[in-house]
Order: sequence, then C-alpha cells, then structure tokens
Amino acid sequence: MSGAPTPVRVVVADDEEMVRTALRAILDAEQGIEVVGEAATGAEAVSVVRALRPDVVLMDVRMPEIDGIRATEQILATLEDPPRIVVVTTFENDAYVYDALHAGAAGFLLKRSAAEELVQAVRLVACGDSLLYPAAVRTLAGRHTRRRETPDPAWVARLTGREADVLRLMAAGLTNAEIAGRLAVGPATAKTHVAAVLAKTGARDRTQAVIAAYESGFITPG
Amino acid sequence: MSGAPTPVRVVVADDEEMVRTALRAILDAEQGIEVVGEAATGAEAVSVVRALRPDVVLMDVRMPEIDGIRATEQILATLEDPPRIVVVTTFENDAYVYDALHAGAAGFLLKRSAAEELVQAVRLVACGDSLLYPAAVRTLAGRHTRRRETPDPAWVARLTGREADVLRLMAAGLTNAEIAGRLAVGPATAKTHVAAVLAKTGARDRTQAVIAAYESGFITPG
DNA sequence: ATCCGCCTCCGCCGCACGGGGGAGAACGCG
DNA sequence: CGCGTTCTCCCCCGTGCGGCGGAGGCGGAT
Repeated sequence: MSGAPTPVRVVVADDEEMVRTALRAILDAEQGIEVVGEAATGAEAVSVVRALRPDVVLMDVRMPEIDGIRATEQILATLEDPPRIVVVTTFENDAYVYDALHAGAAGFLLKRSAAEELVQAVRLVACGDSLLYPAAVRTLAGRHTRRRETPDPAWVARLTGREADVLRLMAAGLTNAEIAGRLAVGPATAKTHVAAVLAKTGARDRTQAVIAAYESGFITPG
Repeated sequence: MSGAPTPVRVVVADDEEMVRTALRAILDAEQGIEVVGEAATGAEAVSVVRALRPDVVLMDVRMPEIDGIRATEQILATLEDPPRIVVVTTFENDAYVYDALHAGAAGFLLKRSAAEELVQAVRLVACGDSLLYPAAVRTLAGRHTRRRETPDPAWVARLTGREADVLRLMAAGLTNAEIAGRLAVGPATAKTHVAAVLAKTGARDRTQAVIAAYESGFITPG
C-alpha cells in the first residue's frame, strides 16, 4: 500500500539559490521524489553527492569553481554505482549537449522546461532511461524537423535594456572596445554588460552568446 | 572629341595578387579609368596613395600590417585633398560597414559584386557621390527589405572540407581545444584551420566568423 | 615526374577577453 | 524615506585567441 517504499533521492546543484528552491519545491511536491541535498558549486556537488549517494543529480552547467560538465565527469569517474546525472542548462547548445553526453550524463534538460517535464525527467532517469529535451534531440539529429515557435527564451526577458543593446552589438561582431565606443561609455562598462549577458545567456564566451542570440531569435539572419 | 581628357586615376589595395590583377583587368578595360598603382598591405597603400595621388582607392579591409579601415583613416587624416576611398570586403558585416563609414570611406563594396557594379562604383565616387552596396544598405537601414536569395557567398565554396567542419564546430560554440578533440587532431591543427576560416570569411575573430556563417546561410538557426 | 592544394603540426608573441572582486550615482517603487 | 535595480567605472589576473612564420607528408592534376 505504500506509494513508494524507497523514494527517488535527488540532489540539486545550481549556483542560483532561487533555482535550487524552485526545483526543490517542484520535486518535493511529488510523490516518490525526495530532494536530499543541494550544492551551489561544482566542487560542492561532487562532495555532496559523495556523501549523500542520491539516485539522481540535477546538475547546472554553469557553476563557480567547477562547471557542471566537469563535476559530472568527476562524479562518474570516482564513485562506484554513481547516480544518474541530468544536466540542466539555460539554452540548447551543441557544445553543451555533446559535452554533457560525452561526460556520461543520463539526460539533458532546459531550465525553461515545464515543471511536469522536470518531474518526468527525474522519474525516467531514475528508472534507468535516458532523456533528451526535444529541442536538444532536434539539434543532434540535424534540423530536419520544423522550426520551433519559441522566439524568446526566458533569458531575453531578463536582459536589461543596456544588456540587450550590448548583445546586439556583440552579434554585429564588435569587440568590447568598439561596443564601448558605439555606446559612448567606458570600456569597463562595456565589459560589465558583456559579462552580464554571458551570465544570463549561460554562454561561456561572446561567441556562444551570439549563437544563443541567433538560436533564440533575438536576432535573425538576413 | 577626346573621350576623357583626365581619366579617373585608381589605386588598388589588396593583399591577394589575384584580386588586384582581376580588379585591374576590369577597370583598365574601361574608358576613362586608369589603374595607376597597387598595394599589397595597408602601409603600402598609404605610401602609394601619398605618392601617386589617385582619385579613387579600392581598399581591401583585410590586409597585413595595417587593415584597410586604419589605412583609410590615415590617408584621410594626413593628406590634403585626399582620394575617394571605396572599401572592398568579402562579406557584409555591420562592424565593417560602420567602421568603414566612420573612417570616412566614400563607399562600400562586396567582392562578389559584378564587374559592372565595380566600374559603376568607381565612376560614382569619382564624381563625388557615395555608394553603398545594396545589401550593406539593407543591413544599415534595418532589415525591412525582403530576404536575399544568396544562401552561399563565394567564400563558402572556397572552404575546404576540413575548414567547413571547423566552422560548423566554431558555430556550435566550441573552443579551439574542443574542436581539436572533436576532430581528433592536434590543437595546432585546429588553430590552423580556424585561421584559414577567418581569412576566407574575412572575419576578424571567431565571433565574426560565426556571424558570417549565420548570415550566409551556411548554418541556420533552429 | 613535378607541382600544387590540403592536412597535419610546431614555435613565439601580444592582446583582447573573461573571471572575480568592489564601488558610487541615479532612479523608481513601495 | 529606505530599498532594489540599473548603469557606470575601477582593479588584478590568467589564458584563449589570433598573427606570423615555418615545416613535412600526401594525393591529385598536369
């Protein structure tokens, strides 16, 4: 009669507290799923997982000290009977998809996924299945599917006006100094905005930010 | 009765000899146009122009020592009654368009332009008019015109197979080291290919190369 | 048989970039 | 009136990147 004698034990690793809380809230509300720990950095994730031995880890790619990909590698390499790791990121990107899978991740999920998808994902990987967010699959399989209707990922809304300006100029191929000149601000300011754009888009460098801008429809070719 | 008592004197500055020869061939065939000199570097361009005092300069953006933009600035800044300078490049790019105009260029032309357009351009600027290649104008005016049908600029054909692979990986946001890993070659090799891609696309850095890839349709979003 | 294009790889070098801090001013909002 | 957000700017530091030049091997074209 017990719904689940051994609930799925989950660890959430993300540098943003809000995200962790949100994920925890969603998962704790579910029957048979239990968030047993959190981590704010890649290094923390490794030690927490080592200590708590969860069944599933939700791993952000972008974290201080050690990124999620490397944390995944370390966990899988150093632990016997390691947990299933679902890599969570803000936008779909070939590099992350490939690297996550290469690192041995069991799944790949976008932060903009619905709560239901998240729960589904945890249950799936806990059963030993793998999953890929549809869009990621499309990316891997090679663009034969129809164009998605999402012109505006979550991060676009989070960009401030100035940051949007900067991203547009980045996508025009300008350097930080040129952006500063175009906006009539100091180079340091341009750098600050660029850094903010990188953080919010989840990009590692300006090139990935520009890719994200194209892929999200923030800017369009031609 | 003399067709043109004082023909338009032109200097061609481009680091590729073939391009120089081609431009010279096209222009020399025209009545009233005379190619009086060539330059293979930005520095050469400055001195040649200083010495020959042409009416028009066809200036490549990408050249050794000093790029075409800076050479343009120097010529316009240091010469009295300077020549009209038409900046020539391989692909349309916001940064180059803006910079060229900001540097005081009288016109902006793509290398893929037809011979007739080139001649027209020289005649136009010689008369004191300015010109912008249609596509460049569209870029500046802000994409309200219809999509161009050019899915494949000249440089795409010039990319070798390996270079195309590398560009695709660049457009996936990978670093040189990651590209090397993915292609199972040494980092130095990846760098070489990246450099070749930058040269052939006329890009200054990997970000501009990725932009070119998107804008040309070499890769498509979604 | 020779030449040329492509792929592979090596070094050196300078710089723009990105990470990680911190700090002050203006503004709107509650 | 505080408070949060945004925009502005500063420091230091490590490094990925791009410029430059060279080199060898290999296969196809002539």
